Order: sequence, then structure tokens, then C-alpha cells
Amino acid sequence: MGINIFDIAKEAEVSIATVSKVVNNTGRISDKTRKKVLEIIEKHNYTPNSLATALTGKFSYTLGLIIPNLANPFFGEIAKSVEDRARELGFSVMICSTDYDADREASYFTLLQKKRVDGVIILSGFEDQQTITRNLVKPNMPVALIARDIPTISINSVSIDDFVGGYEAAKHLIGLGHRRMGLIVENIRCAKERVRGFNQALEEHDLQLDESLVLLGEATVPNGKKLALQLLSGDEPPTAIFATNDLLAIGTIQAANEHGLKVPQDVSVIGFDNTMLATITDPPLTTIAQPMEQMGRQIVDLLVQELKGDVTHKQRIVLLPELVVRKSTGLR
Amino acid sequence: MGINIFDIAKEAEVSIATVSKVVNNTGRISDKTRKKVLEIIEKHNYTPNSLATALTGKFSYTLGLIIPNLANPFFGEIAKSVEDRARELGFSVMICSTDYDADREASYFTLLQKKRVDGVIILSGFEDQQTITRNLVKPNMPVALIARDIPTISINSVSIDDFVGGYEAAKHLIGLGHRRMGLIVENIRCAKERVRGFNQALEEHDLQLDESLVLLGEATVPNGKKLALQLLSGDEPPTAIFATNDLLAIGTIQAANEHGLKVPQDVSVIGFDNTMLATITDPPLTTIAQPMEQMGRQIVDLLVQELKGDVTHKQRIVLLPELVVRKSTGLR
DNA sequence: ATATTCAAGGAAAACGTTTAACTCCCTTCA
DNA sequence: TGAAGGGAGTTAAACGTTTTCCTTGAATAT
Repeated sequence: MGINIFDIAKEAEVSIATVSKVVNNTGRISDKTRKKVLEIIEKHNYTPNSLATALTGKFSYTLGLIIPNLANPFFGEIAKSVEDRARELGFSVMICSTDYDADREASYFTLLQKKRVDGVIILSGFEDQQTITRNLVKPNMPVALIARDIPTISINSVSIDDFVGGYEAAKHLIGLGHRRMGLIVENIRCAKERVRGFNQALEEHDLQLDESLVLLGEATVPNGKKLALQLLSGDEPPTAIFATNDLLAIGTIQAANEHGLKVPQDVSVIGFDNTMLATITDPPLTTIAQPMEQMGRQIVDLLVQELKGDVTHKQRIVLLPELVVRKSTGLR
Repeated sequence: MGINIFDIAKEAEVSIATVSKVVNNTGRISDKTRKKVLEIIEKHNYTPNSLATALTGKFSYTLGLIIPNLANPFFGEIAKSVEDRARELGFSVMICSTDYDADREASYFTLLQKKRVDGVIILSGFEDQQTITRNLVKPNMPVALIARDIPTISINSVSIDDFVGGYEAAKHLIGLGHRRMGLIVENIRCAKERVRGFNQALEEHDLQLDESLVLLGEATVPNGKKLALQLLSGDEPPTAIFATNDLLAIGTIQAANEHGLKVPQDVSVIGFDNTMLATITDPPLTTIAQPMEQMGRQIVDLLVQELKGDVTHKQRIVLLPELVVRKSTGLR
């Protein structure tokens, strides 16, 4: 179909080896020949077929990114930073959105293997991260984890200290005088870590979580609203609610409004992630910030290091989340 | 590195052609041989190298998507739907986020050609859509446009009728009794179409736009806020503001709040896009909805049809936007 | 004048598939 | 008994590169 190296070689009256050398700036080619070849390349708008290049060479210069849902701003920001950094390093990214479907997550992994990507970054949507654990038994390709972690296996990862995140959230609320808190928790391991951290802070202040105020569910705004409504209509409602991500927190604010409660006067709400959403709610959301951009960049660096063989030891990078105080939390 | 078809063939004591036929379910192979081959494939976890497959075959089964910024929910939703539909049709997607950088947009186009994607979907971030117009002079690959349109060239596209969108927005505001309106306009062609439509409705009601109330700028929340503040602090501020996308509209709501004005009592705000953001602002945003999911799916269908040679005539599909009334607009 | 070195470029193998054409060999049928 | 037919599998070319030797001819050194 398209023009290929033979066509160029023929028209320039040189061998394909010469063309290849001109294109890649390798070998020794006289200025005259180089110029002639370049002219013809220009004329036909020739670009080497990377499929063929990848087939001969060691790398395809393509990375895979498996992520639950691109339409979710948290994942979108991660995807963007991964793509940006990959590009800086000369890699393209094949992005795969699983829609929280475990089969799809697994089949994407296989697909990416077929496509001979040089490595895969996974942000699993599942508690047990099935894809990874299943596939890491016989990993024929570098894999790295972002924003999630599996403590038991040796794998490059960049994530945050979820425990500290939860701890900070609780500390903030306790500092504001809250004693009775509700939790809305996404059903994944890292969210549970956040709850553990939250509990730790509570214990240090001789407080105890009322287990009936801990609700689990899927991370969407409507679901956050539903669960928060449940929390707020109880006999003894909490004065503050910690939601393990911004979407749930936003649902919580909506629930409060609907229930006739003012945020933060009647009930404080604190989220997790610090996506752009946190800045546009009313009131703007106090939340625990994850460094999404940094995570994306660092995991790409780690993965590329690994696949280039630069580094022997795998790394587990743990970034620290930070409290961002806005207007959704206030004094008891 | 990995295991290949030769290894399988050798261990199964058959030729590589046989292995290939087993894998692809082509040709005639006895059940016995098939079973043996499959066993060995299973044992070694063999998957054919798609680079090689793509090299021999007609397709790479990969599409490219060039888009301004994945972190923006509008683009995220589009990217998701494109990816979803592509997957259903057996294609992977290479997503390229240009960050509104014209050079990057162009270089991504070249990159995708090199990678031998079967086709490219472009959502250009630029007024003149440089990449496309420049590259469509000699297009060696199917290209399709989403959410943007170039009236002068023959190319598959799915977009909305921006004129009607603007018209609907104006009609809504006029119906609520507004007579003096401000506009915050993104600097791209489609946004200007929206303004044209807006004007049309105005004219039909013998109203005229005060040109001093039409402000242009980049589509971000902070910028929307800045421009809206400008609008609202004028001598004779508008009673309603039409922003050509949700981000700008959200900035406008923030500006109103900051300026001590209530939305919608003191000033009405209407946006464009209907991203998830519109549901989480306070008040929830009245906006003109674009069918992002449908656009994504349809453009993939069109592109795949084109590259498979199913259809001869290119299509320009124009979807109609719809007014979604929420709480940010009210009676004058 | 001959040997040595070096710059410039070419030949061919390798990467991992698919596929058209072909070869066997076993049935079937007249 | 021999021809025809068809099932099962093989051979080899093709896809478009990169890269490792080679070859050639000219310049330089002795």
C-alpha cells in the first residue's frame, strides 16, 4: 500500500541498507548520497513502518495502560500524565479502559502482550487485582502498578500511603471538634487502608468508630448520595463524613443539601483524591490530595528503566498524600 | 525473547503453517493435531506477535485518537466511548493527548502513520485544525473528525449542529425574559457557530447582542471566572451569560458567587457540553447537551467502515444537541 | 610501486507471522 | 486396476525493516 524502503532505494539508486542508514543516522554515508535519499524520502513523504522496525528491534516503543474508566477525572488525569511522560521518553501509550470489568481487565492484558507493548502499567479496579496476580505468575513482560499496591509481590509501583491519607483526614476532623463520624468507603483495598488510618487517629484520641456508620459501595456520585442519605437519616447522624474519594464526597454534599443540611455548618464532608471536581463543588471540597501527575510520571520512569534493563532492583515508591482544606469542613 | 511459532511447531512436530492454521482456525487440520498443538500453545502461554501479523496482513487493528486533553472530562468521555466501540469491533486505540499544542498534534499524526494504525480520529484543539488540513492534502490513511467539522473537505465526521445549540441556548434565555446577555466564547470555530446560532435567535426576537459583552478566551474554569468577572463588573452587566462550554460556565458561576450575585436569581448561566461536571455544581448547570457517547461510537463505525472499504461515500453526520434545564437559569 | 587503511555502500540474514501453492496418501468409483 | 477426488499437512514467499559482515575503490604510508 504505502511507499516502502525498497521504493525509496530504487529511486535513489542505492541499497535499502543505505536508506535505512540515512533514516536512522547510523553508519557512514556521504553527504551527497544522504541528500539525495532525503530528497526522495521527502518527496514521497516516506516514514518507516514501525511494525517492521519493532519486529527487528528490541522495542516497540509502546506502553500499555489499563485503567478502569477514562471518563472519571481521577483516571483521566493519571492517563494524561502517563501519556505525557511516555511521550517525552519516546513511547506511545495504548490506553485500555476496563469499565470495572474483570474479564476485560484480563483480556486487555493478553491483548497488550500480543501487541508486543514493551510494558504495561495497571491501575486495577479490583480488590484483589486479579489480572496482575494471575498474570504475574509467569510475567513475560514488565508490569508496573500505579495508585495501587500489592504488598506481597515484587513489582514496580508508585502509590500513595493510603493509611496516612486516612489518618490525616481523621486528624483534621478531630481538630475541628468532630467526635461522631460516618465513612463512605469504596470497596477496594486501598480504601480500606484509608479507613485503617482513619481509625488509628481516632484511637489516638480515645475515640471509636461506630461500625454502623461505615458504609461500603461503588465509587459514583449517585451512590455516594444514596449512602450519605442513609447515614444522615439515621437516629444519631454523624457530624462529619469521610468519603474515600471525591465522587463519593460530592454525592455526600448533594445528599446533605437534599436532606436540608448545610455543609459545613451542619455536617462536614471530606473527600479523597483532589481531582478538579473538588474545586467546583459548592462548597469547594476539603480533600486528601493524591499527586496524580507525579505518580503518572514516576511510574513511567520506573517501567522504562526496568524494560531498558537500567536497574536491577524493583522499587515500591510511596508518595505522601496531603490535606487540602477548602470549605466543606468546619468546626463542630 | 518470548516463545514463537517455530518453538510451538517444533515441539508439536508440525510445520509453522499448521500452527498458524490452528491458531486462526483456518485450513483443515485434524482434531488430533489441533489438540496437540493447542496443548503446547497453552503450556507455553503462546500468543502470536501482532506486529508480525499486522506486517503480513492488511490491518494492524489499531486506531489512533488525537485529542487535546484527557484530563478534561468532555474529552475523557469521548475517549472512553471511542475506546469502547473500537474494542467491540476488535480494534485497540492509541490515545494521544496534545495539550493544545499544534506541533504535538501534527507530530502525533506522523507518529500514528509510522505505527501503521489503520485510521485516525481527530478532535482538533485548533480553530483551523492545522493537522488535518495540512495532512489531508496527501492522506495515506483514513482520517475522521469528531465533534469538529471542516465544511470544505471530504471527510467522515460526526459532530453536532453547533448553530442549533447556540440557538436553543438563546431561545431558552429569551423565554425566561432575558434581554441583555453576555457571552463567553472559546476561540474555536465550533464555538463561533454557537454564537451565530445564539444571534439568530436574538434577531428573531428583535434583540441585539452588545458586542462589548462577548468575550473570547481559553476554555478553562479559571479563565471563565476571570472573563465572567469582567462581564459582571461592567456598567450595565448582563442578566444572563452563555458560556460555550461547561468549564467556562462553571467559572462563570464562581465569578457570580464571588461578585455577590446569586445564580440564577441575579444572573442566569447556561453552559454547553453537559459533562458530568454540570450535575455537581451548585446550582446544577443548565446546559446544551452533546451526545458524547453516541459521537464516539458513530465515528468509530464510520472509520472502520471506511478502512474496510465497506462504503464508498464519506459521511458527515450531524447530531442535534439538546437543552438540559437544571437550576442555573431562571426568570429575569 | 606496493601494502595498508579507511570511507562508502551493498548483500543477506533475521525478526515472526500468513497464505497460496503444492505434495502426499487414502478413499471412492467405474 | 487405475483414475479422480479430497483431506491433511508442508514449503516457501512475502510483509518492511535493521544490522552484521563484506566488497570496492581511493587515499595514504613505506
